[in-house]
Amino acid sequence: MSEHHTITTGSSPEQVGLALLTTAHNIREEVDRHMISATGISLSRTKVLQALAAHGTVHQARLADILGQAPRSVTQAVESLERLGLIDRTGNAEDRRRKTVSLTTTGRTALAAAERAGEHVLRQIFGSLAPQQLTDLETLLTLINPPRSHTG
Amino acid sequence: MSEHHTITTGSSPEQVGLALLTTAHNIREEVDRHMISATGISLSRTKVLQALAAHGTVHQARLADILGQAPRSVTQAVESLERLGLIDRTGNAEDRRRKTVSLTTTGRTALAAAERAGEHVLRQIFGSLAPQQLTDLETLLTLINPPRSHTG
DNA sequence: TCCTTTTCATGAGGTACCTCACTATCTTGG
DNA sequence: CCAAGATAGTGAGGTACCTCATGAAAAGGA
Repeated sequence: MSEHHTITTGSSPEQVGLALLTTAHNIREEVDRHMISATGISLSRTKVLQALAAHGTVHQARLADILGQAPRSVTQAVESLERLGLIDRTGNAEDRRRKTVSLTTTGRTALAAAERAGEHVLRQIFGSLAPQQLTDLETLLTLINPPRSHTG
Repeated sequence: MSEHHTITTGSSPEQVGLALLTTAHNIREEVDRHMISATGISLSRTKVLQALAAHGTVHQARLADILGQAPRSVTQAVESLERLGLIDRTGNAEDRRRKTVSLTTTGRTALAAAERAGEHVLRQIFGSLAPQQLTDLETLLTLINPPRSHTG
């Protein structure tokens, strides 16, 4: 490995790729753990609540589209959140196939708490990066993950 | 957004953190999909095979330690890989609580194929980055993910 | 209008992880 | 030697996703 010109035989795309997956997995676990211990709500469920906060009252198929998940998965998520009293689910008079989902007041409060918990962890982890490093990382991520606008 | 000094109000640690999680999730899905369609083996299972390739014959608790997973999860993984004929599992005479696990020849071949498939995808994704960008990304990842040497 | 197609939610069952409880076995301090 | 105590694997059951099949309702086309 000569190191005088062109440099860097040190990290193959494969190695860096796997490192990214591992690091992200560890971070996700940490965020999830903290959110659950602080509020009882996981990152996954928080994302559902966020979608509802952002899009208002929607039916499940729409929610599946927003979340990029299978309709079946949304049914399950919505069931669990309903059991917790964080969302309301009612039939739809105009289209009786649909079920209309919306945040409850409790849900809105829980969402705020969960977001705070998650953001706290992310600030702890990413706060060590300088502003320039943050934007560098963001740029690299967009290069890797072409922001595929959702199919619809 | 003034851009003359100190720059960057554009990306908070939270935003970049979430972007990282999302991107990694998408990449993982893509790698997994390709590995499964090419070889029938998922990334998860491939990691088990890799651990066995790297550490030779071990018992399950050791494998759990290597993989950083719960012993229960390793039991399941090992069961499925045994059903596929990719690993052997035998009792241990010295310690009859233990079950000794090792790669079969088929397993070794399957591992090579799966690794090839996975690496192909990662090269496609990360190949667009310049060498300098790759090392930058790697550096940023190590800043974020303190390389916690496994507890043992 | 009736008939096919599409859409919406969900049952059934699968993957990959987890925890907790339990048995079998090994190790060690009296 | 033998009763704790630690360790190895697994049953039971949970979370968060998935696919595929199904029933109910809406939308369109002839």
